[in-house]
Amino acid sequence: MTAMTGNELSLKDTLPSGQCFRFSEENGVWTVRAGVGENLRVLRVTQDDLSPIMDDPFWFGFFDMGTDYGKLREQFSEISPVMKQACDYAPGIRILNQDPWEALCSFVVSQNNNIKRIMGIISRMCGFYGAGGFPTVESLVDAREDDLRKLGLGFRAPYIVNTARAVHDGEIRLDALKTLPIDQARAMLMKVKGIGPKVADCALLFGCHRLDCFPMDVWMKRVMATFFPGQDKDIFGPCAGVAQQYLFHYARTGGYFNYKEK
DNA sequence: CACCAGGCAGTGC
DNA sequence: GCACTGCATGGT
Repeated sequence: MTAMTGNELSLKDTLPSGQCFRFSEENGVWTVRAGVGENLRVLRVTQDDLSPIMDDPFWFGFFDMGTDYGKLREQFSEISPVMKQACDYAPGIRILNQDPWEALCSFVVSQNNNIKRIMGIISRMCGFYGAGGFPTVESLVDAREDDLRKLGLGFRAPYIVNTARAVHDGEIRLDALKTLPIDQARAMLMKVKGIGPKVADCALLFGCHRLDCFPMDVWMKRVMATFFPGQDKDIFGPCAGVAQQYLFHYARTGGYFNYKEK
């Protein structure tokens, strides 16, 4: 028997795969920030020694180490040769367990935007509103649109305020998003002006661990049209969101659709 | 200059 | 229901 469990974690394939926006890497040392306001946590870790993750329940859960991704990849690989290729391309990808508010707010920022720029905007928001931690709901409820535009949010500025108010006023109940039937959870989010189906699915997948959500952004539209014409997310089963992440990363960085970003 | 980015709301049909 | 357009901003 080999030591390979099939349940590995690749930092370089997971962190820059467009699900989280507060990390950096220098000389092989990854720094990850997670959590809202006072709940900020900072991780420093290298691929050679993952004990800071494995020994800390918070980061263990954050990287979803309790789920067997090897088994999921086996199932996905049965679907089609391309799906298997996407799994083999970056097997160490995992779906992160982020804070629901951080994920929701981050993906409101993400719309019609690119990952590098999203990271810059969120970093500036954390500095301006969060003193380093991710801005709390309260700090954004009364945010001035003006200030948000100066941070680079553009037309998304009012959307952020709308979202913060909806959470503050109880129209969006973050705890309920984890357990509501998925259609109801999506509907609860999409009542807000500025949250559509794609942002809702990302918030639910990356912030509420709703693995059945299958966000359809420009990359996934290319993937489906090219590799799975005439089909939909149902072919990937109840954990379609995980398949989506393998495909997204494969499409973006695998060289099929002239990748340009950094 | 044009076109794009982990989209969405508004409008017209 | 679907197709089309404007939108802030920065990069190619």
